[in-house]
Amino acid sequence: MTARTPSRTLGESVRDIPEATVARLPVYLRALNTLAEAGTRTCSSEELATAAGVNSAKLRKDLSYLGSYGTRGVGYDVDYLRYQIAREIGVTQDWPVVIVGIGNLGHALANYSGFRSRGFRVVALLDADHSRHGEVVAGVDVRAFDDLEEIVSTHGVAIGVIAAPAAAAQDVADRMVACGITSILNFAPSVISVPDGVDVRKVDLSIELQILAYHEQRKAQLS
Amino acid sequence: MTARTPSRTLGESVRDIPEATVARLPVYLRALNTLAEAGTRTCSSEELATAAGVNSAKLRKDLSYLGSYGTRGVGYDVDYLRYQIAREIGVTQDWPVVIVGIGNLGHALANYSGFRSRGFRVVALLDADHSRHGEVVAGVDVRAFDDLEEIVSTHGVAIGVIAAPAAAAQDVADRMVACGITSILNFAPSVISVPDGVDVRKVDLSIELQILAYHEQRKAQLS
DNA sequence: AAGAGTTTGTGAACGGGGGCACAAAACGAG
DNA sequence: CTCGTTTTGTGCCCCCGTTCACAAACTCTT
Repeated sequence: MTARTPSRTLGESVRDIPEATVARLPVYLRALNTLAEAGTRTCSSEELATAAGVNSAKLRKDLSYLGSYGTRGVGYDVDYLRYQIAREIGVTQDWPVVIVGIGNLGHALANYSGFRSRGFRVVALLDADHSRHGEVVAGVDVRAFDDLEEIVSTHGVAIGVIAAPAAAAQDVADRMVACGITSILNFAPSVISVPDGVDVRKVDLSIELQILAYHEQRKAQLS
Repeated sequence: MTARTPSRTLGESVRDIPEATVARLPVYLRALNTLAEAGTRTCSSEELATAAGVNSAKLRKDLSYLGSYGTRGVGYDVDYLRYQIAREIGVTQDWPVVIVGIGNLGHALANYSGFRSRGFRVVALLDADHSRHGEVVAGVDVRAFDDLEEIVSTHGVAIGVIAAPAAAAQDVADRMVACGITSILNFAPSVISVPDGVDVRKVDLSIELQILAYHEQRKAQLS
């Protein structure tokens, strides 16, 4: 669902992990965290797979892309594997993030505790609406959209979140890219285009519901 | 990403559309709406594909699963195609929806205009917190979680949205299923298990960011 | 030390989806 | 009516991802 594959230029010494696997690693990480909190020291691929809601063969193959971190006949060491996955997807570091658009969704995102606990730190909330500047939401300063460049360079921001209306999304994205942001999470219901080398992921709430509606309708037709 | 393929029992007279195509139909629909608003009466697969951010061959193949709604040498009639897609995914009907969990996310969802405009009507916001019952958020009554069954049967709700904390998610899902809900959109960061015949889709905000972080980290490693 | 029992890691087969490229169909000009 | 132009619908091939099934590796018991 990522807009483009990262334009690998040269070198290519880095092991590359299939996109589908990358998307599941965070799920495994969460399952491992839950197991660790419950005091589990070791787990089999079967247990972890169940906790993550996937097939155990798939889990093992996924993990095998990272290396051989399990022990045959025994299973995986929860803490060790947890660390390895976290390191691989980069959540051991600190990722400064800016959110643009302080509507209901922007609010919800700023307040979302799941970000902070995974190494994402919201450094600013930007909005075009001047009347809200200076406000503090969830401990984060609301700033002018024009401050984007300064904020990005000051904090070394690489990831931007678009929670603005669809009409503004492309503009916001262009500005982000111009400031040096190279990864964008887009919640606006519109297609945005970006140059090569910039990753875009899109989350569309109403599309998810429409997909459910399609299947729901089919279920109804069968009877 | 849907948890299970709908357990087709017998009959099977209904054309079945690949899952990947179903996920893109709402995107096409939105692009068509935009074109219609701009006064466009007809469009080629190339134009529509660009607007939707996909390859034109893929677009044509996707549309061909619905039937032959285009005219060779001319293109597609915007209004006609719009209606056909809307009918196929079921957004010409009215879909009553309940949202459970009235935190920041529940608020944002209740206020989201994109639902209403696509045939989804939020009939109730449920929360375990008694102090909030009777409140009205975005024109929707906040009710007790125990009212779920009554609300579902009164309004004929088939789709439920979970915006509750992870710890409560499985419980909420079980109750939903018990009340007859057969499609669930889960925003809680946890794996929920449901019986066959119930569709679950999952949206996890922090997972999307983690996937971006992985690619961001790799970009950094190349230099 | 050897055999029975577990569990990982992976080769191989399979299925779905993406994209190219072309035939079929419609339209317009002359 | 015929020819050239445009654009759809789709057959074909390829690649990615999923799953099965098994050999390799480790533990434990006797």
